Amino acid sequence: MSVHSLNMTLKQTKILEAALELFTSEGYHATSTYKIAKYAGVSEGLIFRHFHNKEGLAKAIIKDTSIKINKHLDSITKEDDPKLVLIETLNLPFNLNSSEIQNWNLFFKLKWELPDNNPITMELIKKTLIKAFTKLRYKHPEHEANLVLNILEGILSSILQGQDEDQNAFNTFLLNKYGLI
Amino acid sequence: MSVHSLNMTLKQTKILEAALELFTSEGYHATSTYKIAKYAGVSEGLIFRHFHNKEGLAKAIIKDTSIKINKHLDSITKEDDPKLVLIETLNLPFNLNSSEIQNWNLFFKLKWELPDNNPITMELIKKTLIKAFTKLRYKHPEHEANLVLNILEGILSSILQGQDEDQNAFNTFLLNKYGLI
Amino acid sequence: MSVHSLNMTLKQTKILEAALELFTSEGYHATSTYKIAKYAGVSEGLIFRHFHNKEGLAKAIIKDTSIKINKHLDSITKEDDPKLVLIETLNLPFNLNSSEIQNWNLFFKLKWELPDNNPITMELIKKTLIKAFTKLRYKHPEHEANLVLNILEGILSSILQGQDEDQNAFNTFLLNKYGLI
Amino acid sequence: MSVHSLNMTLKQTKILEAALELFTSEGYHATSTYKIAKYAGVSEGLIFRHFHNKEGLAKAIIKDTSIKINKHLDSITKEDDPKLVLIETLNLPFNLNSSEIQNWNLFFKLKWELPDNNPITMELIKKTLIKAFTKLRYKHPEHEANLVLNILEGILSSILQGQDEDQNAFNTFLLNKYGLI
DNA sequence: CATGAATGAGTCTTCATTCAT
DNA sequence: GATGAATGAAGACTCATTCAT
Repeated sequence: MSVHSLNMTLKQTKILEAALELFTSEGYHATSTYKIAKYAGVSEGLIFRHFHNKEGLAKAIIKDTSIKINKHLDSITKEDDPKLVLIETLNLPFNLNSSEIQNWNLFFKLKWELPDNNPITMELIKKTLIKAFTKLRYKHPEHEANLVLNILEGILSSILQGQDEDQNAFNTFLLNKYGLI
Repeated sequence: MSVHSLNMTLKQTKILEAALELFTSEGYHATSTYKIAKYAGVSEGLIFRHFHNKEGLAKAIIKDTSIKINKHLDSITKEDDPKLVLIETLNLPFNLNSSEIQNWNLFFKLKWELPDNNPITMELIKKTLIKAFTKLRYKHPEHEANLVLNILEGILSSILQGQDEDQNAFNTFLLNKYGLI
Repeated sequence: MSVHSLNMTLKQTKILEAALELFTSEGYHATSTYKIAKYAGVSEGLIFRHFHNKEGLAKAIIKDTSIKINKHLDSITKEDDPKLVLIETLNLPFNLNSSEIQNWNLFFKLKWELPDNNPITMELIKKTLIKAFTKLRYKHPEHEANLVLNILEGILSSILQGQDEDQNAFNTFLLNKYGLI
Repeated sequence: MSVHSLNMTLKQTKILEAALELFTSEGYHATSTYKIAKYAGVSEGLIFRHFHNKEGLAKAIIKDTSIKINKHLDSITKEDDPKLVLIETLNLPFNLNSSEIQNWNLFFKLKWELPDNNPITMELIKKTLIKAFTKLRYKHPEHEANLVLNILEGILSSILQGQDEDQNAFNTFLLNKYGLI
């Protein structure tokens, strides 16, 4: 199931899982390698043998999360039908399972806590949206793409921060707005 | 100019300014009280005399920033004309001076790094938007308000993170979209 | 009522009372001048204006307590009848009021925490006991005096530490042992 | 020789020895973890790795000392002959080697400085004394035991505090008093 | 591969004390 | 006499990291 199963030892995976969990819930700086080791059931030294230092661990996790998020976006970025692209994009924040929630949470946390180490970008989805809006003959496809992206991040953010709106109704409202239902 | 001029000593203000600056640029956990004291030109102990502990300092800053942001939003929330409300809201992220940039930056940083200590809310502006959309006879004023809020936060976020779009063009595009120009 | 009423200001007295209370309950090192000032309702600086430093404050309190304890022992040391001397000595730990308990507590606390600064001695009562045992024609008046002193300190200590024996019965037992009832 | 040789590393033992020495001579609050580390030839952090915090270190030492004191009392508490029990009890404070002096000193110091953390009790010896006095057909074995305990603590205290009596003579006097020589 | 003892620099915080007002 | 702002040194404790085993 895990991404790390290839040439990783069990303990290496355990460390990554623990760090992912803790970085996500507490943030990077508030999570000590000691805590990670305890949580992973592993000696602290092992973290450094495998990932060289704390930053290395962070990078490994960011890479993983980046892959997972991109995989999550696959159904959008590999879609040809422009309407479906839009529908899937606007549905995305309302259908998150717990693992996806974690990934996005980490994405936002690190974006603000470690602005320099942020290789997780939304470039691919942006291009997909531009293409879709172009096909749909919108006048300003790039601005439209930007707008949807901003909406997407805004909604994701408010959902992750626990704003308790009626999400389903808002989802419907959005699809309506873009004439998709 | 500063909010703190009332009962505060010069050094107290210096501490708040230093902490604001450093929390904003590096984040809460990455900023040590030692760094703050050095930056403020003050003994470290003084921080604790005045703010009890690091968290107390953070709370003081959050409170200040909250006030400043609300003041920043005043021109929107005190506006009666619904069209002007919308215009001002959609213009807001594109006309930030450096102090406002700092305030919003802190807002986002702490929102993700200290999720529990986040009294800065957008409730007031939401209500204002709902009222505006109601006056303008939109069918779903609350959803519309939510949408604008999400757009607002999305744009603010991407501007603060340094995404280098053509901001002016995007601003115009948005106003057009809502039929405001 | 207080010993300090002569040429002391109200606040000076407040400080001494606070320090006595806190030194007694928490010990010397565990009591900060900050705590004392707060407890006394006084500025911290005032402690140093009146007592020069923390040690000076301790000395003032030790002196006071020494006087109070000696006053407490007066009824013994000024007694002529040797039997009454013994009776009063053996009764002493069983009839303490709250202020006397505090004084003895401080006596023991400081005796072990600040062994060098301990001018509160039991010399006078020892001499009184020797005189009494001499009058009563005991063979080894000095050893007898020592023994009673040890018993006295032992009982005081166990009472202050909260050993919950039947104190009355033990008191009677002791008086009996010395043929005093 | 030391109690700690089992699962403990050399440095762990060194820390305990240093802390024992310093707590005994200066008291708990007057001894900083920095001082302990220096004295033990060890990094300060190591204290916390092994004992969690300063209180944990104190508890470890109290436990050790408790064991040592109980061992010291073994010759009394495991004695059957009631006369020998009394003799050994009354001799105890007059035959202390330097290590025993240290243990008792710590016992008294912490009893007054950390009243809550005091698991070193004299319960066992009290029971032994009650049994002895019962066998010797004293009327009030429990009170007699209490009395001897008070005497014992009184003498220990005055010896540790450096009262310079003729200890041998006093020892003889006591044994005589109880008809043991 | 894995552990856990060990470290030194750093973190937050408290302390006794000073001093201008 | 009295305050309260201010300090520098020291306090307990945590951190990322190293290394022998």
